[in-house]
Amino acid sequence: MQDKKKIPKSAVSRISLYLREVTRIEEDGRDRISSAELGDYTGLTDAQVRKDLSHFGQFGISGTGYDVSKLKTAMRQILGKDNIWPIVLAGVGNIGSALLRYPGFKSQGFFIKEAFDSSRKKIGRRFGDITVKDIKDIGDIEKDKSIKIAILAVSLEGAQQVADMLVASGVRCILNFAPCVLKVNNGVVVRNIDLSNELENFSFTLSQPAMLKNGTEIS
Amino acid sequence: MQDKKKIPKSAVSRISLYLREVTRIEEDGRDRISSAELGDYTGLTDAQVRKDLSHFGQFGISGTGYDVSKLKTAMRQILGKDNIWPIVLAGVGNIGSALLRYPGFKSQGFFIKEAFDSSRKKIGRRFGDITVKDIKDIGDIEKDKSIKIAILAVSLEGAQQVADMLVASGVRCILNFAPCVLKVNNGVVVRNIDLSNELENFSFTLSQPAMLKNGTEIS
DNA sequence: CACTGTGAACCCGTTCACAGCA
DNA sequence: TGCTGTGAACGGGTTCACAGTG
Repeated sequence: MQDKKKIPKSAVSRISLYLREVTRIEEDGRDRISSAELGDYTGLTDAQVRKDLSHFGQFGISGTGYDVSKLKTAMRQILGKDNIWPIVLAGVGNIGSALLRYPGFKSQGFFIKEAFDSSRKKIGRRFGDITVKDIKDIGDIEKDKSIKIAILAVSLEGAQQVADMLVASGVRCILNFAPCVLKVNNGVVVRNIDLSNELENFSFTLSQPAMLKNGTEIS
Repeated sequence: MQDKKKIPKSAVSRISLYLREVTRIEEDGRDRISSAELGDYTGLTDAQVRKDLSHFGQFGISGTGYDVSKLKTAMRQILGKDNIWPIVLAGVGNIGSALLRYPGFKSQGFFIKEAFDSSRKKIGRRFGDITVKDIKDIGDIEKDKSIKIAILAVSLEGAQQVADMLVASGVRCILNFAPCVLKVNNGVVVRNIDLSNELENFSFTLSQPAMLKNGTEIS
């Protein structure tokens, strides 16, 4: 199953969830887990779990379930978590600086390697072992071929322009916190984190009782 | 079309995008816009725009397009943006405090009315006009019936327990930054913002060339 | 016997295409 | 004529159900 058929992007997102649980399960010393149990932990059905995994290969043992450590290894490999992924951060405001201080991703194989801002006040400031540089020099990252991922946390006004610079410098994936739709070349992947948008989904739900069908949702 | 048929949740999310653009368009002094142009701004097709709007009513004029101010009014009403939505924040760490300082939502009709943390260091600290309270007292928000939305920015360990307290206190919608799947009663809506998950989607894309089909995606 | 892997059925959001209206 | 509103067709992700296997 490894090839040919395209994989739903939502399946990839769920693999992250499974990996998280499987990692925890392994730390608990367990060595086997069924699709049903993994489904319980992630709020999904057993069939969904099996179907998702089946896109990538056959990891289970009939009548027994999955070998925890084998499954973990496989999923880490699928998600590229055996590499370390350097990230460039553009924008060191409220959110940007929270991310710089956030210990969460380092443990997950991601780390912010460069940070840029346009404000005189921010440039030169240090966070741990990285120093904020002038956003005008963001093109310098082109020299560092390992940087393929950017976090864009600049203001709305600068977002598109900075995105263009990032893409021109070799960035392939952008996590965008600015409240706008970025226009990027084909082949560049953008994921948006739009807090107002999220909250507006809530205010809709609260304002329009029972217009929407399902309650909980993933990511 | 106002009733009976269920509305795709993704359509609601897109209404946010449309509203943003329409608001901008109005500020530019324009008074009409077509579905095609709105589609350009949001990276969607004209048909998608029309279909989304059609779920909520008929706002357009055949042969002419949409009246900008009427459309804006309608979409604001749909999303409940004529109300002001108080929010409770649980967890004033890196992300929580960034959100407390973030001016973005106030302008969007959302504001953090209460903030809680478990750390001695944080309790009592002031951010603007709100004071961080002890998370043990989070049940106090039950008295404030207007609080229906929570932002959960506590550590993984505390997340489920705090979520339970929030729900018990009347919260109906939770924006969850903790990297876990919350178990909540039916009727409570959770949206997850999981940064590691987002980045893992990138590392997958970069590791597994061409296994996924589409490039850019919304929210 | 329990649980996986998977074709087939189902469901639902998106896209199409065109009738209808200003 | 130009653009909306929408039923119908389409596509693809999810669910079902069961054959297959350790």
